[in-house]
Amino acid sequence: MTICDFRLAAFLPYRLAVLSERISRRLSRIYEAEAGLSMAEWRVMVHLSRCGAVSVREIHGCVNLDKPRVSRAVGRLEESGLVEKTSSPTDQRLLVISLSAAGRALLDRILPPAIAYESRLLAALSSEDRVALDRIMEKLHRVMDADPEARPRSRLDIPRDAAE
Amino acid sequence: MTICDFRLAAFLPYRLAVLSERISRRLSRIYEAEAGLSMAEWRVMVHLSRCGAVSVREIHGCVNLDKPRVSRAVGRLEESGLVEKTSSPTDQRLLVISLSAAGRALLDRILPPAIAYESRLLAALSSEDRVALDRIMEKLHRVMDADPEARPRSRLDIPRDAAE
DNA sequence: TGACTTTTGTTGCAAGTGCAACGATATCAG
DNA sequence: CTGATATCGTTGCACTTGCAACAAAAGTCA
Repeated sequence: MTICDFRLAAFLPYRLAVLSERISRRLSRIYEAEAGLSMAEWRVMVHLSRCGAVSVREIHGCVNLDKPRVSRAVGRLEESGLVEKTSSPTDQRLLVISLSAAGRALLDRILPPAIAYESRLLAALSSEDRVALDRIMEKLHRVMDADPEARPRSRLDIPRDAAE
Repeated sequence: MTICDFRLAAFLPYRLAVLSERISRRLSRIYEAEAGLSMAEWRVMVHLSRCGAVSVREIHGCVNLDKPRVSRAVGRLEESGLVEKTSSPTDQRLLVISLSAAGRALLDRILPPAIAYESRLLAALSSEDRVALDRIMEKLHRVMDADPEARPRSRLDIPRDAAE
């Protein structure tokens, strides 16, 4: 009967995990039920839509997925014809991955509802809330950045105006 | 070349997922490396420390884990001697689960560092930030609450002062 | 009482995950 | 040129997850 006053529901890591998972699962209904994509495949597709033809390594470093997960996601996407794999002419190790026409078409279909869902979330926040949320999330990331035991942040997830 | 200006790194669901996972993984070093607990087991133990002797169903409804996951977590915890399972005398279906002395001792050891890590995160925020974060998370949850396609919120995760 | 429904916890199974090891290619030192 | 080292993508494997099906116990209602 020592530590009984600790409330899991008030524990920040837990609360973040619950909220994040709730939102992610709801969002996945859009790209999973609609297009049969897993979260990893969704992230890869979205990344490709913006960053063009890139390697597995590049994707891995940008969307917070480990290498095997990216590799398998790309494999499945290629099987589905949504993505094309070419080996780089200058470096035989590298793979150049890009969206196919079908992949682009699919993304054109599922990106709008995904963005709409984000808007629905953002609409519940005031503009002050949105600014505060950005600031708070960045502050929390900074704590992790300073912690050598924490996994480093992906390159693209660091804001451009990352004033030290 | 249609939708190319969508930045995953600015997409709220993705940002929440990345931050949450980063924090969760760091936190898991405390209860995993130190005590061999998975996240599910950690949540079950913590819940038991506060809510005493409860059923699988009860845990399932409180800590955002599905029934099979709770069942298996409890099974492993029992094997490790951290938890005790008794069948209810009044209802043979029900299981009464409670921390063993060893479980309580273990929790006494790993709860302080976990709380300390949360404090480290909270210390990076101003008191205004903390208030804002509570408000923002609750607003986002409310959006999900209003969405029939979203998974409902666990009972304990709804603030007591949940003014409609 | 006796069939029907509901609830509780467990199990089966296919799919996904995380980590380490691997082969293949490229790079570099001597 | 050659051996050592590093990088890239894949694969193996043990483990976890999520969903649905399940048996057992309780509740329901004629």
